[in-house]
Amino acid sequence: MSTDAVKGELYQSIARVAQAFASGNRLQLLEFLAQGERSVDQLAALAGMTVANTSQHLQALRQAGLVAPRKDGQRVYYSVAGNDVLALCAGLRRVAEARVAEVERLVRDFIGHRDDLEPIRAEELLERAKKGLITVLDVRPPEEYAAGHVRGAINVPLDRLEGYLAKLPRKREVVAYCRGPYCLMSFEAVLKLRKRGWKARRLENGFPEWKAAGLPVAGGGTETA
Amino acid sequence: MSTDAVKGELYQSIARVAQAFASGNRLQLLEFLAQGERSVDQLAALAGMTVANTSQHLQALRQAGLVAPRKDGQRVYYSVAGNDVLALCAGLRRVAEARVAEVERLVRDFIGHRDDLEPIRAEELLERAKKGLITVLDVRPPEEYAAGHVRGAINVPLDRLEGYLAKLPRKREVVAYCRGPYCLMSFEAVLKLRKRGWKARRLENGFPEWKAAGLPVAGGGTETA
DNA sequence: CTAATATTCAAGAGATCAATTGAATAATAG
DNA sequence: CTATTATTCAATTGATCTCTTGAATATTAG
Repeated sequence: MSTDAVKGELYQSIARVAQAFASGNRLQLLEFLAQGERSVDQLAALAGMTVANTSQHLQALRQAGLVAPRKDGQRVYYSVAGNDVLALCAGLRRVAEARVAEVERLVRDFIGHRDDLEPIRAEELLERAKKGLITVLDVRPPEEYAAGHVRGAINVPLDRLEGYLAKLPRKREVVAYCRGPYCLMSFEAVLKLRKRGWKARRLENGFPEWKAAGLPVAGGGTETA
Repeated sequence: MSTDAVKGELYQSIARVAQAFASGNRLQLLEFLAQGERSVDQLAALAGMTVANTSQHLQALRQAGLVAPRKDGQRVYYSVAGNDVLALCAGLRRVAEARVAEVERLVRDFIGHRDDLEPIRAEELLERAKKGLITVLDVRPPEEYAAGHVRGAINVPLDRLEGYLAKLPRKREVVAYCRGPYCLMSFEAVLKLRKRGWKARRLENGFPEWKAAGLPVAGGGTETA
């Protein structure tokens, strides 16, 4: 076969991976999976899709090597194939926000001005956490925390924040994070904390992006550097 | 509008960007553009496509914000919209190679064992170049070198390598790079140099990946850090 | 074994995409 | 102004994608 023909095939095969990302529904599924493994019907319920349709989309993601199934009893649990996939998701979102005016507008409509609550960058959080200057709160549901979280973070789901305040040191600054840049839970947490007098900020992104960047993670069976 | 509906629209808009990557032909066009701006008919000739088809694909890329046109006389020159786009291309390729067996096989068929010529990583090259330990050769055509190159690299197109050998210091190690991971020119250059007694290696990726990583670039009008 | 549950498979309608063809537009050369 | 060149537009055909529907398969509970 000619060199050009092989190259053409190669690009076409790569394009098939891009194709797997080219559906809003599949991107949503990936976002849910980024919090930890999920069964097909869990995902269907979360995404508001039929089970059959969800299954088909998962097949598409699986064929592109983006997710992997694990069978347990009569259930099949899917999970993201690796950190490279999460990183690619994050990159795609970044390009879309930077290059497509409509995406930028939708994001602004959805979460208002993202910078209002002084987001802190991952590296900065890591550094200040090491020095013991901040308390890191994971405001997601316990199952998601259990499946993996920022090392050193305390799980205080949003609906239990009120009750936790007594235990929360007043002197140290609090940083809250949640599922990702389009999740509003950390916004709410920060607002609540500030109203009660704490110095509080948000992590700029959520747990999946932290993990994708190779930063220290705990839980979910695997403890990483 | 409900929160879920906005989120759905948001993901759909992001998916449209992914869709722009989901064509072998468009990926090839992006690779050519990664070397510098090109007119529509240049691209059509390079990719072996009709002009009309090339134009249409470029429209698709433009609508996704991935490339930008510049009109000059009766010609329209397209270029990649930014480094984030190059980085996303590289990320897509990395995931495809790592996750899809067929891609891995095609790459192996195409360039043999990529590690045979001891590729050097970008960071390492930068460090050793700073210390003056290596000579960096850009073996691409002069136009592409002119449009942008690794800072400090000398342009010696493959077909002029023979004639340049007299000027090439024998003591210092040589590192050659070209268009990207699927370009064979740097392989040929290294083989030729080794045959003549030089210590020579390849940069693991090409110029676009170097630029995408934000490493120092010269030429193309803009000198960057 | 039978019933219930979770998932996948298969077929079909409607939408979207890719490549071709031929024409339309825009800029330049003579 | 006319001819030429580069690019885009528009219409068409065949292919691919998405979602729905209903059935098939596999696993567990009783």
